[in-house]
Amino acid sequence: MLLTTKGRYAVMAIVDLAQQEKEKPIKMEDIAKRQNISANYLEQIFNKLKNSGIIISKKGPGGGYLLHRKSNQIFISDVIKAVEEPIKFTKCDENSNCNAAHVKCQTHFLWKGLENHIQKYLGNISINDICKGKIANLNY
Amino acid sequence: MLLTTKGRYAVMAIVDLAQQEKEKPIKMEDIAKRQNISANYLEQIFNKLKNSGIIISKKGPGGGYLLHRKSNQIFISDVIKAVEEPIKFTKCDENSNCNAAHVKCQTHFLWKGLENHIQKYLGNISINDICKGKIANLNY
DNA sequence: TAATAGTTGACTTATTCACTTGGTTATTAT
DNA sequence: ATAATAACCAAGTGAATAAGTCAACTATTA
Repeated sequence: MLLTTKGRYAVMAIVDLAQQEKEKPIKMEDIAKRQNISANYLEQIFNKLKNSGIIISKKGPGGGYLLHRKSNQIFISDVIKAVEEPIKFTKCDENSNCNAAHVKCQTHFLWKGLENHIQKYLGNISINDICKGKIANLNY
Repeated sequence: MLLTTKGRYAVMAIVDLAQQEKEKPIKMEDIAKRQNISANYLEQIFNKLKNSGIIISKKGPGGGYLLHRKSNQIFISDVIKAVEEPIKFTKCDENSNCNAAHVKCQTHFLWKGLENHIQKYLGNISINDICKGKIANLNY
């Protein structure tokens, strides 16, 4: 699957985080409240974001999360990649094949192309772009 | 969800259909066999494709399915749209809103933009393009 | 040392996917 | 007529995944 709530929540949370005061850590619970996301669920998401080096954490009172890079250096594709299972549009991957004839299906390259296309799109939009509302007027 | 087996099977089946003899109807069962898809499942898919006017059917012996338009007039987005549930990337649609503040989330336009982007991509590739292997070398 | 806030793993529930079952209806050939 | 063919239709099922919950632990600070 391409995009579940996990991916969407992750982007929402990172955008939220980027917009808070930069110096001091932000509590996950506050973000969850503002973005209307289950705090327990967001916990798991932040864990993955941390493992991917997108955010850093600080424990204890006054602790919370901080962006690890500047918001214009974090791209949507980074965030999605960190929390979603790898996109898999086809049965046939690099090694295996699709059908009884043991041949890659004719549509194989279509899906691969779509994958690349989406990747390219999301790799060009930064968290900062969202904060500044840059895409708001481009489409829709 | 954007793309399930339904969408992929639909495209595979239509490509298959496009490659068979144009004049006489093709049995769904044959397509299912060639493409290694459950015939019963493909039935449902063909039903939707028919309702969307992409294929036409003929009952009885010698019956089967035919493309309703020429293969270069059928685009991947048409096929996907016919069989998949509408893509829903956001909680907040045209009318409703996302969060407690009753405001569209900041990421709203990101997902809408992604939708448009995918739509545009798939709307530019025809079934005929697949048959001719046109995208094979473009990406990947 | 008590409160805070992140860390971790397991568990539950709801939904969706992918497929199956069991028929009915229309058309054609005999 | 009727038997065979192949599309048409509705409902149900099992497995997988998504989404969310719970409980216990660890590090940090006031």
